[in-house]
Amino acid sequence: MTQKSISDLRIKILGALSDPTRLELLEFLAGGERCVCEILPAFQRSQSTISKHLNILYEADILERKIDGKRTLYSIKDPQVFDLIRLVDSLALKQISHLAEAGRILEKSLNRGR
Amino acid sequence: MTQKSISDLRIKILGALSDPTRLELLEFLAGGERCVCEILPAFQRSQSTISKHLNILYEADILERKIDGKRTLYSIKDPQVFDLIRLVDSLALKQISHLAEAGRILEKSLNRGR
DNA sequence: GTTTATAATCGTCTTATTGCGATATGTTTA
DNA sequence: TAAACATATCGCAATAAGACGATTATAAAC
Repeated sequence: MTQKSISDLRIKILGALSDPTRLELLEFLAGGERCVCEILPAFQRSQSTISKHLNILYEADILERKIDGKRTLYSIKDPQVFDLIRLVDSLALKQISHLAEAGRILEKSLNRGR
Repeated sequence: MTQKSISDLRIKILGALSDPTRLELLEFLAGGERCVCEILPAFQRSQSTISKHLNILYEADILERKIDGKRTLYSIKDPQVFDLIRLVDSLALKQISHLAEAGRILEKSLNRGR
């Protein structure tokens, strides 16, 4: 049963991270705890959309939520999530550099041909 | 433009990983290169479904594909993807252990109450 | 206590994802 | 060249995800 939950949690975490708006939210919150009223102006999305995205990150235990009067403050729960994102970037960068390398090789062979 | 592609790639990679069947496929392929005919019997999914999942992982540059006669061989392109998965597990485990801890505390206070 | 501010939730629409059977493609074997 | 095999792709149904405006809930200010 724990076996099942951990695999569910993995999917929940990965699913929460596989959306561009949510990754931007995390980057924004890398600067520290922010209330929704500070987050909203930084994003070109409706209030309801941002609220839903924040909740998805919260449900995945990636964000922490603290209610302060009429505000709600969100913050990164575990900064290790940035290690994860950096690892993804590292994988993505390798792909791009392979492409770039392939591009250079192709270009070279084209130049040789003319 | 590279800025845009890298963020697209991140999402593509994370999206490819956020599916239980595909994570299982990766774990299966951790044992090394396998042809589809070896993969199929290990999964309770139709051939077309597995083929599509494999293609999603391939498109995300997570798997490598090699055609060998009438077989197609798939393998892990970059084992760093397992570091990524292990990091996700680490985050998920922390959540579960927090829950377990909360459970113990709750249990204790219940026992004290009777 | 009525108004204002902040954020969550609801209902709906649109689009994407997953899964499957059926079909197509390409390769080997007979 | 036909039959058998291995895999990819197509087309469709069911479900999930994303976006948004409207509504609701709660706290603060007046």
